[in-house]
Amino acid sequence: MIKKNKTAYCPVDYAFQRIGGKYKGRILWYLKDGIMRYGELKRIVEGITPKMLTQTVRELEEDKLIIRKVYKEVPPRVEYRLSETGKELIPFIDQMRIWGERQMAME
Amino acid sequence: MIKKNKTAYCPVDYAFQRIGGKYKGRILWYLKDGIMRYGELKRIVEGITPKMLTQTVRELEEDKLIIRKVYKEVPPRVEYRLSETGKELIPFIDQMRIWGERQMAME
DNA sequence: ACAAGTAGGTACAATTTGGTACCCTATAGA
DNA sequence: TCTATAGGGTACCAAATTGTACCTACTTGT
Repeated sequence: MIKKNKTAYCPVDYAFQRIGGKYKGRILWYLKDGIMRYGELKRIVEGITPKMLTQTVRELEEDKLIIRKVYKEVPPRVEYRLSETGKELIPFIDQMRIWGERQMAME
Repeated sequence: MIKKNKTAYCPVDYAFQRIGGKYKGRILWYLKDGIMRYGELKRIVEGITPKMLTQTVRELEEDKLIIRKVYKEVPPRVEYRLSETGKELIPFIDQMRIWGERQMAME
């Protein structure tokens, strides 16, 4: 991910810092329909390694875009869902998806 | 910039690959109102070095998000503007900006 | 004569990001 | 007993990205 500049003066910069990174957009997108467990995300986000998934969801949690809920069970269960702030991003990501689809079709 | 994966199966991924990177969002945003010259961009995109500006605009040009026009004059003159494809991204970036502003205000 | 404004280019170094391999706990099932 | 599954952690390494410093050519202004 792009290094967080705590004094980002530009809101465009600020926003891109929070959803930049190789997997963040996809993770947010896949969470749009509700709650997902760690293993589900790992299966659906193609190519992601456990390390990167953990790292990425932790960053999203720190930025308060998702909520991470740990159940103290064995075997462990951890659920992820969008926060209210995170949900606000979904329409934009949807626009990006539509744009991306059109571009991909044009190639 | 995130490495381009030519076989990006996911349109969300595809889109983020094209506007990821430390300065791309801001450059596109600053070009929304029309044509800008290299030097103008350098002044307005705070913190960017000449090398990164050149590199970034070339990548945006390759991805057909901006159009680069060189005038064979001395001193040199190079103008940048959004392509039609690039213009389509502006509403999205604008929403990101609004979201970013709100978040920044909440901190 | 010399600096500044143009729009860069290049080599190298530093930083950031991502990947590999291996480790953990505890339980259910064969 | 051995394996699989859950959701990770950690050390080390490789790759990608960004930054630093210095260079180019040509013209106008002082």
